[in-house]
Amino acid sequence: MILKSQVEWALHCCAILSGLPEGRYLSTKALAELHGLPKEYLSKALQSLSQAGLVLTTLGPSGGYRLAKAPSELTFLEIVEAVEGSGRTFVCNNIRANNPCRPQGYCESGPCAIARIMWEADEAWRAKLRSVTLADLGEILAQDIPADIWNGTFEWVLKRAG
Amino acid sequence: MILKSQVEWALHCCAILSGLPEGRYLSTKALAELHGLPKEYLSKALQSLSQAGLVLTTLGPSGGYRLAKAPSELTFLEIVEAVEGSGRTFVCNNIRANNPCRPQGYCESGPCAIARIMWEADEAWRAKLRSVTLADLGEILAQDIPADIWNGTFEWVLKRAG
DNA sequence: CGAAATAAGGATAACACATATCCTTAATCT
DNA sequence: AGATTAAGGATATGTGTTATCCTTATTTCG
Ligand code: SF4
Ligand code: SF4
Repeated sequence: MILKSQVEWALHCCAILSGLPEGRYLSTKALAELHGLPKEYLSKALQSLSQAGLVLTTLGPSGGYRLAKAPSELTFLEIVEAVEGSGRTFVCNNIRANNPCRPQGYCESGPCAIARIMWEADEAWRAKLRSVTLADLGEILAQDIPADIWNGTFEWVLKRAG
Repeated sequence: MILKSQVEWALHCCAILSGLPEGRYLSTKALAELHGLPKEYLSKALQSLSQAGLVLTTLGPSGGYRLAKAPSELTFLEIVEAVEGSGRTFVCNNIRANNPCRPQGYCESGPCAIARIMWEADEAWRAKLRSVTLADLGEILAQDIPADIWNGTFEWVLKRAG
């Protein structure tokens, strides 16, 4: 059970976009080049973010993407679910219904304990991702990344932002 | 990102095995029939449990599986990881290494903030599954399931247990 | 001892999904 | 008008899950 690589791509792109000045846009081409990713396929991930309403777009030269909200209002969970979907990791195929011992026509009432416990684990995963915003990420990255690389990347981005 | 259906199968089988009297074994055939599952494929899930040391086996007629530990010592996490593997859901492809702005030969020190946050979410999921044992499940099931079905299934199992 | 039953595991096919590329369309900017 | 861009349809390609079949070694029982 592995997340799509598009999740990693989307998180990285959002991290870059969160450093973009108000009103500027960054194109798929620039984001793909910065991360060394196939432009056409990365485009699908960005389209997912767009459909989820997390980013705004403009067309034409100087077009591209920018965040639709403040970084402090954008959680990891929103980004992950935009790309990966919001379904549960444990799907119940109701195999208890095949039990030959149960009376004919007996109908189970709701999910059993196994499913409920697995879903609680899913919810713990979601809760953690919901608790971290892009602003939180930015603070940690600013401490982790050497200043010269951080500034160099920022310059590189601004030179290409429309 | 969806767990294998074998995870559901393994959990159901362990729930049944936890009700088995000391020293008795239940065969793949019986477990497959009870849950309405393909015997040969369910066998692969049981083999995973066996390889992980969670169940013990014997060969020959009256052979089959029983738990290797007390239900109170067997956690959901062990069962899930036996079947699904213990890898992380977020795999880092180190795409930051493709950043054209970083100096030549610059070597990142360890995983970045994005990966660490995603892995913390994984750990929250694991922590929840680690906190629930088969004994806990048994208590909840005993309350959820009508007594006649519970007893009928138990009889059915004992009739087939070696 | 011989026959039946069982776990273990190798080989292989069918299927679903992730990954990747290509192309068209409509909108926007210069 | 021409260049650039997001959006999205169509279509391969690869990978992992699901499923079946068959062989082997071991155990039980008549
Ligand atoms: S997990 Fe629970 S609800 Fe799902 S099939 Fe098993 S018994 Fe039914
Ligand atoms: S998640 Fe972090 S460690 Fe992984 S590729 Fe992205 S920057 Fe690198």
